Amino acid sequence: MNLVKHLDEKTEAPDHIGWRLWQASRAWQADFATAMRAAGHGWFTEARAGLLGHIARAGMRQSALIERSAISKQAVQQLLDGLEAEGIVERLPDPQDGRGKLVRYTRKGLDALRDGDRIKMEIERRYVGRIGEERFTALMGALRALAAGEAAAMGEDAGAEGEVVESK
Amino acid sequence: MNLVKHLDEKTEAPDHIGWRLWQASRAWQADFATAMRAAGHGWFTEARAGLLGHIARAGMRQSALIERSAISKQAVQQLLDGLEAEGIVERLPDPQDGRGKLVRYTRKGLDALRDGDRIKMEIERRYVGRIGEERFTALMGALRALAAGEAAAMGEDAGAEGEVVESK
DNA sequence: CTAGATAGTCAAGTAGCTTGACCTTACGTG
DNA sequence: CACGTAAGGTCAAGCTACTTGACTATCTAG
Repeated sequence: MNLVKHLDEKTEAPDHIGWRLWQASRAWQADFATAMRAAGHGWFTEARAGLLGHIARAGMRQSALIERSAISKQAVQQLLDGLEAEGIVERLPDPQDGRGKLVRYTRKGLDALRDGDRIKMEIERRYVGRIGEERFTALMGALRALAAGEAAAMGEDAGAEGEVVESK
Repeated sequence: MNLVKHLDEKTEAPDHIGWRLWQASRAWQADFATAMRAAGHGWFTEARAGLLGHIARAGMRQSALIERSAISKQAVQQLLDGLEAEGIVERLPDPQDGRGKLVRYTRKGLDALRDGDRIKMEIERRYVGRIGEERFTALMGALRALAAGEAAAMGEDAGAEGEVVESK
């Protein structure tokens, strides 16, 4: 309510790279989640989004999903339980392996993905409008370079147990 | 273990701004938390960091902290309980207001802040080394512009209840 | 054909929030 | 100056998103 007004206190606002990244990431996620819910996907949460980002459009083994998502298999399972209950994905026995299960999007899930893609593009357009095409491109470039550098640092790091590429 | 190796699967890696921001933010936080724990601050967690970022070096009213931190007063209280138990902050009655309490860093807390500042600078130096001074500056500039644009968009947004500047 | 690795499930516990109910203290108004 | 209401804080209970540990079923290598 009066939060903005109060910022004229000498506020020691943090301004380091970590805070800026966090702030921008939070803002993006809030935008995205809000738009998804507005688009009728009330089941959408951040944690679920994180998992969905790893599920290949064509479906995949649950074990492969666990490997990619960098959280415990039990956590993946619980999230999948929820998504299955919401009718976003379905789990089928893997014909190739009696132990395995295949995770696949339902019709409803694919619809949500489509909406998600649209919303991402809308947000991106808004960002470009806000800071300009050039700056936006520079931003993406710097973030990609940073990530690539991170991966490289990991790689050099003799015997570090490989870092999973976390996704959204 | 074999996670990196598996990435040669056709992986549909996401590459939109939201994902890049999230990834970079996560990486930074992991770096920071790891370094803090390595520096002997085992009590350090992300949530606590988020709150500490809002506590002025000189201490402040608990109610002011609640206002700035953009989470419920009960959540703030629980986090403070933890930080107090760890000896990072202390709570004193406010002499000006019988209802209020003052939150203040202890010696240990101030030491942790100092270490935190050092670590932030180290990470930043690493980032600059990774992508170059120029790109790093552009990154910071773009992130700041984005945040400023966000605030402005909020401001225009007739009567939107002011957005708190979340911190870390 | 059996030892052990792999795929998945079930159960219980933790961190970090939330909302709701409550008590105490301050303050503006009639 | 009393009193209704707002503000500051606490206590309790519940939820989400994880975690670790223990277990079952299936596959595969020797």
